Amino acid sequence: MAEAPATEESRRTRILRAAFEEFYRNGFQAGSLNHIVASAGATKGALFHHFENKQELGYAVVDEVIQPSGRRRWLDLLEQESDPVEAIKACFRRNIAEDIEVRTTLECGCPLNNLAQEMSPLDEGFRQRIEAGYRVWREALAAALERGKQLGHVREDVSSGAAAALIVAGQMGIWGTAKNSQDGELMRRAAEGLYAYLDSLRPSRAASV
Amino acid sequence: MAEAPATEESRRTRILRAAFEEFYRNGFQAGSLNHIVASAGATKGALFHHFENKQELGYAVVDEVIQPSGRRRWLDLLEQESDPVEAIKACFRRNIAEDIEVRTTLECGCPLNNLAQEMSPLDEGFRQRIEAGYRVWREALAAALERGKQLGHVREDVSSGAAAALIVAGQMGIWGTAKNSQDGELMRRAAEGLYAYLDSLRPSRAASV
DNA sequence: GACATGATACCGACCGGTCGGTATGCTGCA
DNA sequence: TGCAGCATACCGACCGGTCGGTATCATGTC
Repeated sequence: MAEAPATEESRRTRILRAAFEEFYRNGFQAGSLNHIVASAGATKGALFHHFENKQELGYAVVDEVIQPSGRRRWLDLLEQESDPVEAIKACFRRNIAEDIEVRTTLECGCPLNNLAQEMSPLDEGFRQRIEAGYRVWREALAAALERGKQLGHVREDVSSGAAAALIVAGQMGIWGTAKNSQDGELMRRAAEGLYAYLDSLRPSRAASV
Repeated sequence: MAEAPATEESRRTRILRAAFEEFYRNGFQAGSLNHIVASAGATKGALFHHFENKQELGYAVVDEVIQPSGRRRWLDLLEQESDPVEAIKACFRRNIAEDIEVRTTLECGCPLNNLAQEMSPLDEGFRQRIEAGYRVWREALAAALERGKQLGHVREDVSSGAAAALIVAGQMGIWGTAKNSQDGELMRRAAEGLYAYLDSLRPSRAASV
């Protein structure tokens, strides 16, 4: 009977969540392992027992915390809806409303993008993990747009690759804008621009079903 | 005889440029003042003589190095061209071609955005300085789009505020994508998406001059 | 059932090193 | 003579990471 008293989480999980919070707020390099173990109610020994070093802890945060959450926020809905334009707009609307309400994300931005911008030039392991996440997303978007073409929701002459790349870049930029401006209204305005773009992917009314 | 031997630059300027390089590559927090003085061929004494502390040095890098360069790259051309859609596309094309050729920017991203993402939640001075830069850019874009409406280059029902916000967010995201993927082709693809959006702002052909 | 064996989980003091920042002194020009 | 423009030496705090040691538990053997 050595497990945590009030919670059912394992020490490892508690450290992982604390590490996510620390890195999310302060960046990976500036994030302190001492702060992490303190806020997880653990010790250096426990941390280095479960993770080889700071780098591996960072990788685990990406793989086990950030990526799963990103999939839930951005991919699940995409596969349920038949009209991709509508699905993508709904995704953005829901996530923007959520992140404006829960101020944390508006202040601290997108966890995956934060790590991407900080670590990509410095650590190839981070870069590849993060890039894989974005690539999966782009491919899912492109596939959804292709399906949308067949169902008559999207114009045939749209380059689904370019559109997917812009949508992902748009998310990065919209959340980046919000983080820098700390202005939910500006965030919504940028999103409106994106919705206008998404609508422009639709067939002109005369030709629709 | 204490001045620099080969160059005409003042010590202050050399430190400033070295600081820009260091912060650009490693981020502000992880950037080391020791590295800066070493690569500037100066000393701690010189650094702290010209700048109060690390924070003020960072502010000076934003104000005196990054912002002027950004203005040259993104604003000057905007005011010379009458068709804003064409001017914006030309700007992106030129800067993308340049940054793919000079690999540094492709690897390290946009200096202003890097600092924005790292420091906005941590230091209000950084946040405000950077936000001011982006706001000026958004306002210039919106103004150019409004002028474009009067000249018949842009549809009347376009929200120039939303479009300007999306274009700036797009730049953040496109450069962010490039930095993470280190893939110039993907960068161009995302930009093509943006060009398609910009074209969609034009009046339909039938109504044009 | 009792006990030796060994793995796992964890502790916290401590390590070398780097950090941003400071105190002081020299040096050449006005 | 005074002061700007540096250089040098040094400080305490904090960093990621290591180390010796302990507590707990599963397992095989008798």
